[in-house]
Parts: sequence; structure tokens; C-alpha cells
Amino acid sequence: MTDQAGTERRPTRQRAAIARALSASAEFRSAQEIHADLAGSGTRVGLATVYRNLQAMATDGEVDVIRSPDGEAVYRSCSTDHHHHVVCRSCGLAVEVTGDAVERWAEAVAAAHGFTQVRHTMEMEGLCPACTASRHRSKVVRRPTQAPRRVVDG
Amino acid sequence: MTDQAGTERRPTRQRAAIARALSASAEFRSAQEIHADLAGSGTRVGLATVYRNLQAMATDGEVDVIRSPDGEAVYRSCSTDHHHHVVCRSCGLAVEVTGDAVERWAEAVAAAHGFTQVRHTMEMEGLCPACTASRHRSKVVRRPTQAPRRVVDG
DNA sequence: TTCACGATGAGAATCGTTGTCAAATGCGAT
DNA sequence: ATCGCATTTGACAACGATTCTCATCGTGAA
Ligand SMILES: [Zn+2]
Ligand SMILES: [Zn+2]
Ligand SMILES: [Zn+2]
Ligand SMILES: [Zn+2]
Repeated sequence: MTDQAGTERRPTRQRAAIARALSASAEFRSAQEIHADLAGSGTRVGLATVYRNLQAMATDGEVDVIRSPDGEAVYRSCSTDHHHHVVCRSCGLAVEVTGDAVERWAEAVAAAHGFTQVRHTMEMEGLCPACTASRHRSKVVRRPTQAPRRVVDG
Repeated sequence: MTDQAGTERRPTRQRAAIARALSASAEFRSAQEIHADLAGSGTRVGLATVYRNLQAMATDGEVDVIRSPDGEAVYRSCSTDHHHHVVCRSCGLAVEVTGDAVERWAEAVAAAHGFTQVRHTMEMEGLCPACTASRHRSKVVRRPTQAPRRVVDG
């Protein structure tokens, strides 16, 4: 199915619930999490329906979608405050950062190519101060499982 | 517990083959593709081994890894030329772009937080000129389903 | 060479996501 | 309100990428 502008999407309680659940959080949430949230709040919505709607909203530009490091698709309400992360690839520490420079650049370069309604995602990864030090003294900590992503405001 | 001296990764023919296959291409390749390439060139390497090595190389910062739009992890040799894309979310047209501004910003902001060996990925999406026009006229214009992602140099 | 342990491979197990299709529902016309 | 019909939903099967298991192999060091 080609997504077109004139396409009429019928309003349903499920879609409304999903949209509400999404905007209730400022963080990126996966389809499964949204589904769980709804179930938890007593709203029964099929898992497939959650997937379908989130995807539709994403293609229509109503929500932002990125892939979490483990490959899951995660969605976030478009209106929430926009920022990026610098993640340590060794311990998972994440720092939130914002920057007008990139925002403007993205907008400008996209416009220069005639693109409209542009959105973007940017992720940075490296070694945090602590892990940088560790490696210097040849002490590498390799976790068996993925480290929990701790977020620290920048 | 947390010990070990510098990374003691033993050299094996499989690892060498994987590294070679990776640097042979300037594009991002998935684990499955690398595996197929090797098989095609007569080099038998277990799929799990390909996954394990690509992941290890990624965590060690030897290769770049991003997620393709459908969620597959794709790897690329670190040395290849760095650039970004502006993708049309309606027809899939992709334009390659480069920009010192972002590169410097990313480096600077990461350094400001004490991070080292920083790498980044950035993706922009919007509506290309053609699709922007289509949407303006309320007329529904038929467009090939799920257009292949054509790349155009910026 | 021998030993200890990391690395590999084949296949099973996970698990997020998509496909199927009958039943339920929104909407415009009657 | 009611009918007709296309869209949407939901339960569940099907998929496919990635991970896990574990017996066996290969490498580095003594
Ligand atoms: Zn760290
Ligand atoms: Zn931004
Ligand atoms: Zn387009
Ligand atoms: Zn860049």
C-alpha cells in the first residue's frame, strides 16, 4: 500500500489509546511496551494493531521512530523535546545533549535538496571518561550481557 | 572479575576472512550478506561465528555499525568515506550528503563530556520535492509500491 | 608436545515483527 | 435507524534475524 496524503484513516478507540499512551511518555517506547502499558491500564488492544498503528503514524510523520541498539523499533511523540545521546559503547552510560548547530544544519541541507517536513535522528558513541581510563591501563571490562543504558542529563 | 590485559583475541582464519570480506566493500553489509559472500568465495565460516566476530569488531571500534531501516544490523569498514543520507519517507529516494559542520559538532560535544573514540550516525528523512508536490494537490497520485531506495549523490 | 582455554559450528531456541483471515466497526447513503 | 461496504481489528500462525548451547577444534604458552 502506497501511503498517500488523501488517505482517510478512520478514528478508532484503539488508535486513540495508542496515541494517548505515546504522548504520555517523553521517552522512546517500543510497540511491545505501548501494548503492555495499554493492557496495564485496562485498555485491551491487539498487539498487531499496536504495530500497525505505530507504523502508520511514523510514515505519516506523526511520531519519530528510531532503532534501539538491539534492533527494536522505538517510537516517540513528535512534540516532545528533541535531543540526542552520546553513548559509551563499553559500559552503556548515556549523556543527553542538544545542539542548535546540528538542528540547523540538518534543516538547511535537507532544504537545499528540496526536501520538506524533515526530521532526523543522530546517535554518537564512544568511550566515556571512566572506560577510556580503564582501557589505558589495559583493564577491559567486558560485560556478558548488554549494559543497562544509564541516562545522565548533559 | 574485571581483569584482563589487553584484548586477547586469538587470530583465526575465520576472523581474518570476515575482516577481509568487510573491507572489500565500501558499503554497509549485514552479517548474513558477509556470510553469503564468504560461502560464495569458497570460505566456509559458521553463521554464528560471523555474528560473533562482527559484534566484537564493532564493540572494539574496528568497524562501524548501524541499523538498516528494517532493523538489520549492518557493518562497514571504519576507513571508508563518511557521509549521511536524506531519505524520502514516501518514495524512498535517498540523497547522500556530507557536512563538516556536523562532524565537528559531534566531535566537540562528545569531547566536552570526556568521551573518546567517538563515532556517530545521523539520518534525515522527509518528503522529496516530487512527493511534496504530490501531497499538495489533494489528488491521490498512484506511485509504485514500496519504491526501491535509489541513491543519488548530493 | 601438551595443556588450558578461547573459538568455532550445527542446530535449537528466542523474540520482535509481519501475514492471514474471519469478525467487528466507522461512514455515507437510504 | 438501517443497509452496504471498505477499513480495522484481533487471535494466532509464520518469518527471519540474532542468540544460545555444547561438543569439538585450534592457538599460545610452557
Ligand atoms: Zn563507559
Ligand atoms: Zn536533532
Ligand atoms: Zn519522494
Ligand atoms: Zn557524520
